This record gives sequence, structure tokens and C-alpha cells, in this order.
Amino acid sequence: MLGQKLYLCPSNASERNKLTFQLLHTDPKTSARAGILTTDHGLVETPVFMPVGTAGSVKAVHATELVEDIQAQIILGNTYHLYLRPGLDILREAGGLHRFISWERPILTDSGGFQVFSLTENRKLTEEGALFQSHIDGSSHLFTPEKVVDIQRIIGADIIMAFDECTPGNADYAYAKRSLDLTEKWLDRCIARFEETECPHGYSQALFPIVQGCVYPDLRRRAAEQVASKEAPGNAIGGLAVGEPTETMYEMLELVNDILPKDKPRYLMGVGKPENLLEAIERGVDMFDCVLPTRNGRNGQLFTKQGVMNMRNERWKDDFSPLEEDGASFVDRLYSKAYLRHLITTNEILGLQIASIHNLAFYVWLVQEARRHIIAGDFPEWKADMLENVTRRL
RNA sequence: GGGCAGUUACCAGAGUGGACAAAUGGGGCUGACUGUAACUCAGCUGGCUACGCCUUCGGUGGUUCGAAUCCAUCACUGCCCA
Repeated sequence: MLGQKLYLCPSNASERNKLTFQLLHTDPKTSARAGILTTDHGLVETPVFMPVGTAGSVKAVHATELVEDIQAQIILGNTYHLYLRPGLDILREAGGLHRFISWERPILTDSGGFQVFSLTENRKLTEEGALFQSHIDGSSHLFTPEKVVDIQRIIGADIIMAFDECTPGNADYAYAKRSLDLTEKWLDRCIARFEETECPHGYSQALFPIVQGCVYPDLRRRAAEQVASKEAPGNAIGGLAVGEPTETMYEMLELVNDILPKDKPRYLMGVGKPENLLEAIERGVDMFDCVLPTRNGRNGQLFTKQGVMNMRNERWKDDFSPLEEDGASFVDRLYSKAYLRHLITTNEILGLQIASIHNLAFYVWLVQEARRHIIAGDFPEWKADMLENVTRRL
């Protein structure tokens, strides 16, 4: 049957392990770390960048390209979007998301907490949960912490996220505090539900709690302490890069990572630009996801180790040099800037594919390279150089 | 040879006496995008000494306080009849 050969699931229940994290190296001068995350679908070397595949697809990119060329170790899915389409019946019948999309490596699903933020106009918040009006057909769907865990059990991601409210970066203190109160209550309910259920597909899943608290140090501290007290196999930091100044994000990271356990992976949700990744790695973050490489790629922006290019710009029209010298992907050597500009400006589908593959390969390369330098012991020097390069505009 | 319709900015195409440097699309140029309602969105697209001024609506000449809009004529294009 389709996809089954790709699908590696331990047949013997006793061979299954809970998600574990092994810290290999910590940079002596910074908080940068290198480690290994182990799931039932394989290992993940950290720091890691996880391509976003919201609706069961990393947009414009095949699984073979993700594995062989981009070398993605783990990808994301989204609870809200997958629940709406294809829906739980199909996902259950398919045997979970891994089988459905023919992806044998680990998957992480976001809980829908980001949609509480990004689809503000389409939802009502109560202590019980978030009542979404489907952005597709307007139908109502109540997402409670319990239901979100149930959905993620059926989707079957290796790492599932607690249901939270991603608090806007410009929220005032009163709102941020109320929002955190809610997220904290929801976390307890998520954990309770998680502990009384199991994965229907025969492997283990891990639940990551999420630190909120907006830009307020006391709230972030309180949130981090609550999250740390749960002793989860991994912890996430959310509600950043959502409108607050970048410097504030870094300050919050330092504050939170000082409290979160060092022997567990730290996942900075939804971040970010290449420079954000470098700064966050330096501050002790192990896992990242972001739509920028794919979305901005589709919109014609290329991230490279020489800087950022807008491929729609006229200046590339007769530049027949490779997309990126010594780039991380075959598309960098195979295609010229002039050709990609042509594809992007003519709205050819291949342009979206090439740009997405390039950007993802670059992102994965960037964090793998960071890992290599953490282990080699020269991370701070490498990071300083790279920071200068990736922020350049070409 | 005759009849009819038309000629507007890079292209298509509205506008048929003052609110017109001229709608709207497309194209072009430039930005934005951070747990994806996103192959999306925004700005600019005659010139300048720039909250104002100048030159444009096939050419020329008129009418009028005022013309892309009305009249005459020329040129060109399309369709129909010979």
C-alpha cells in the first residue's frame, strides 16, 4: 500500500522509547548547545530547523527533496488546518499523518495556538477553549485543550504541542497576564488529557508545553517556572517574533532559557530570520520552525550565506551566475539567478519550487553548520562572521 | 470607389464640455512577509525648481471663459458594399 514501505514503526511495543534528549556539547563562551533528540521515527540532531508543512505538505517541496537534498530531519504539521482538511476520519483511516503524507521521519504538530493569534477575527476565546469559525466554510469548531490533544493523538505527530494563546507582542500588561493565566490553565488540562490517552498508531508521542508571557519579564519568568515544573521531555517558547522589538525577543529568550531545564530541548516557535536563528542558538535554543524560507521563497526572496536577494529585482535579469556559489542544494548549482528571476516574474510553478528548496536547504545548512561549530568549539567566531553575511542585502 | 465604426498613458480599455495627468485590468519597478486564510499583500508607474506648475488623449485648424470630450479637415485602422 502507498507509503507503507517508508513507514518505520516499531512493531514490538517494548522496543518503543519515549522521546529523549542527549546534550552533546555546550559552547563554553555562550549558551549554544548541540544535542540529539530521539523519537520513534528516528534521530534529530540539534540545533535543528524544521520546515513547516501546515496542511500536510511543505509547500512546493516533495518529500524526496526534503530528505535527500534539503536533509530535513523533522517537519511540522498544524492541528487546526489538518482537523479542517482532510479531517480526523481520513487521518485515522490513513493510519496517521506520517503514512498519509509518506513521511517516515519525525513530525511535530502545532496545536492551533498560533491560529488563536493569526485568525483573531475568526475566533472567540473563553476559558473553555477557542471557538473558531472555519476560514474555509464559516462552520464553528470549539478547540478545547482536551480536544486539541485528542486531535494530535490521531494526527500522530511525534511531538505535539500544548494548546496556548499566542499573545500578540504589543499586548498590554493586563491582557498579557490574562492570556498567560489562560495558557497556564490550558496547559494543565492538556497534560491531564495527554496522560489519560495514548497514540492510536502504536508509537510514542511527547507533549511540549509552551512558555508565553509576552514582553513582560515577570510573566515570562512565571511562565517558564510553571513550564519547567512539568518536567516535560521538551519545552517550547512561544509568543515571540509577533510584533515586539527583536532586542526584546532576545532578552526574553535569555530570561526564559535561564529557567528552562538544560537537559531538555528548547523549541523557539515560529522563528525566524537567519540572524534570529543565530542569536537564538547562541542563547541556548535547540529547535526552530518558520514559514519564512518557504513563504518568502514563493514571494521571490532568497536567503543565502552572502545575504538576502529579491529575485524579482531587475538587477538579476542577466546574471547567469549560479543561485549561490557552494550552495547547500543542487538547485544552487543547476540554476542561474537570471533563470530563477525569469521563473518568478513569469509566475512559473518551478520558480516556487526552486526558491523553496534553496531556502530550506540554506536554513537546514545554517543550523547544521552552527551545530558543527558548537562541537568544534569555535561557534562565537563563526556566528559573528555569519551574522554579518546573512543580514546583507544583495 | 461608397458606407459605417474607430484612433486615449508601455499594452488593453473607461471617460463624450469644467470635479481629468485621465477609472480599471495587465505589464513594469520597489517594498513587506517570523508556531502559513499568503504563487499573498502594499506603494510607485507623463515631466518638473513638486501642498504648486508644465506638457499629454492620431495631426492641424476652429467654437468656447474652459476641449480627451463639440465642429471642420487631413492621416491611419477595422468591418461591410462594389
